[in-house]
Amino acid sequence: MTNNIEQQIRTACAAAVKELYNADMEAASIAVERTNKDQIGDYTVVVFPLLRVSKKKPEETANDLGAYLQANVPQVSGFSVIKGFLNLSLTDSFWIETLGSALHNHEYGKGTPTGQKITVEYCGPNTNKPLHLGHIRNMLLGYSVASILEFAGNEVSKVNIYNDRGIAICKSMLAWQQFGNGETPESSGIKGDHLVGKYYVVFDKKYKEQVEQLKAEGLTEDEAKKKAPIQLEVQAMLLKWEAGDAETIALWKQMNDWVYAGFQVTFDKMGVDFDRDYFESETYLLGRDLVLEGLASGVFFKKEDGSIWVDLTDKGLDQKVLLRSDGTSVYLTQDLGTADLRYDHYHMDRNVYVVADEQNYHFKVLQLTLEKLGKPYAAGIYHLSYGLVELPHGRMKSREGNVVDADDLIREMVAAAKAQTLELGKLENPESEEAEELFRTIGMGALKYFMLRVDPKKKMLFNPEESIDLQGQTGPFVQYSYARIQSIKTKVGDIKIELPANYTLSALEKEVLIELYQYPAIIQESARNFDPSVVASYTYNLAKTFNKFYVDHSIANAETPEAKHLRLGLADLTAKVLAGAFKLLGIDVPERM
RNA sequence: GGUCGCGUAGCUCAGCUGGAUAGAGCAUCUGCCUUCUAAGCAGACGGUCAUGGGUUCGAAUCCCGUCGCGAUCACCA
Repeated sequence: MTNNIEQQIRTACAAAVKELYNADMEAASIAVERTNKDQIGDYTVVVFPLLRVSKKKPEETANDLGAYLQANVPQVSGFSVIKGFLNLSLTDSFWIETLGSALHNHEYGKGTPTGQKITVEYCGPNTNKPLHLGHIRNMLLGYSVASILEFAGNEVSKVNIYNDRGIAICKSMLAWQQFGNGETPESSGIKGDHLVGKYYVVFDKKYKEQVEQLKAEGLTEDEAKKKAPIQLEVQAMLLKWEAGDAETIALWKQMNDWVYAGFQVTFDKMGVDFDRDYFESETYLLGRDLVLEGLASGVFFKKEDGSIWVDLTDKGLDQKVLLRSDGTSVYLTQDLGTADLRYDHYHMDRNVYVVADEQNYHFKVLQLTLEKLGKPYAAGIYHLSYGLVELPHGRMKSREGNVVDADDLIREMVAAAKAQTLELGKLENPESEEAEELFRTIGMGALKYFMLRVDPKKKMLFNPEESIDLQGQTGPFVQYSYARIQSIKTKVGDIKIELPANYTLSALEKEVLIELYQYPAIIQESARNFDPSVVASYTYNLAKTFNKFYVDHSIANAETPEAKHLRLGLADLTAKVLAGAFKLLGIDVPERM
């Protein structure tokens, strides 16, 4: 299934135009698409664009072209013309050969090496609180986009960036120091990231109390916010951190280590991983050096107060600060440093950032600023900008307390999968470790598919109360289709599939074949657009098509040995493609369910 | 206000590099388990593709305007 029949048809059409009408037409400009399912045929050529050169009516043109293709393209067995649409039928032997070669290919769908090196940065958590629903979408997108890019033929590295410094983590540190009584993950049994998050909330609570107190004493809101004792203390702590105060650094390290241990548990449950970690505490100084270099070379400029800026007004953007007047770094400074360090590490052609679309402006600025610095990798930056996950009551914002915790959600999904599975009552040993594994597979499959099936750039709605369906267009639907095929295979036993040389395909058999044939193109499309939803939709379509075939045709007890072998081959390839595609989405498939 | 994005069935989403009567799932209703797993299959119901114009043989898809929703325009990250 490597040489693409659609491409062959296009090329032949171009040749036909040359021969029949003595005109030149680019093969790529000819519209070849799959025939509508209520028409006879496999592929359709839209002939309207050719009328300009044929100077004939649509039907005549289509007939000319159809006759030419039938005579010159061996795979074309016949054609029919409806209005300006030329519907081509391909020979059954073409489809069967195509199935045979795909079955022999152990990595069917894998792209040829592109030589491109790509880094994918995703997750990017702050180290002052646990992961939430937004991180889940981010992690799923990042992990699957990386997998898809790699399968499409690129050399891919996954990286994470920890926002491990700044005022936020100091808030947790301070609150723990003052109110924690030495509580640790071990002493409390609380997961490290949740423990640190707990003190972040404590800080906020105390801060608000103090502000109210000061307001009661007659201060204005703004004054109260500035003068709250705990606020002054946290600012002092940040300065001590920046100055490298040993005690502060030790506390910072301890609390961050708790968070990393906690995150790792969540990463494992999510099934995501990283080839390398970056820490802003290690890159913000590199960024500062870059800014100073830029200032020295005249790319940036300094204002009277000492702050350093980049002027992007020539690009339709604003002036942006790169270093504060006190010489400290801003968000952008760190990202400059991280980008530069990453290029040292990888020399990548593309640097993909999986970050929510609220930061579109930031990434434009980052890219243009690196461009101004003359960095060769600036052009390779791609911001995979995804929409926020909204809850029924509106947008998710942690400071409004309307947060869905990642660990909670994972637990609930697995519990929902368990309840549903037990209700169906198909399990032999509901208490076994194998059963628990199955609940995890189904629950995570439902969650991951739910989030990956929508176009990344669109915001999406998540309704935790209604939970997530396990029927219909869902992960478990695809998993179930896979499990049924595995069941047939164990029933039939280990027989060598020999595809028949002469066989007349049924309509449903052919539908499955055509669907399977799309897979390599789907991978390329998904990679080109950095869009896992392309693969997700495809798996559903394939499973759906296969299920139709499955209920209508007997496989193990097929009417003839030829039919049995062909259908086993079809089932086998379908299972391989479903499992392979799901792997790219980070979703497991169960052998039984 | 400037910039960017979005608006398709009651709900959640496909389709958007222009092509045939706009597709799924959920929900509601109706059938199908003595033959490979019914987490399935078949069917019914449901749409002025926000709106007005334009380009085209042809527009949900491209262009312009309008309305609605969101993000962003911090010496926050």
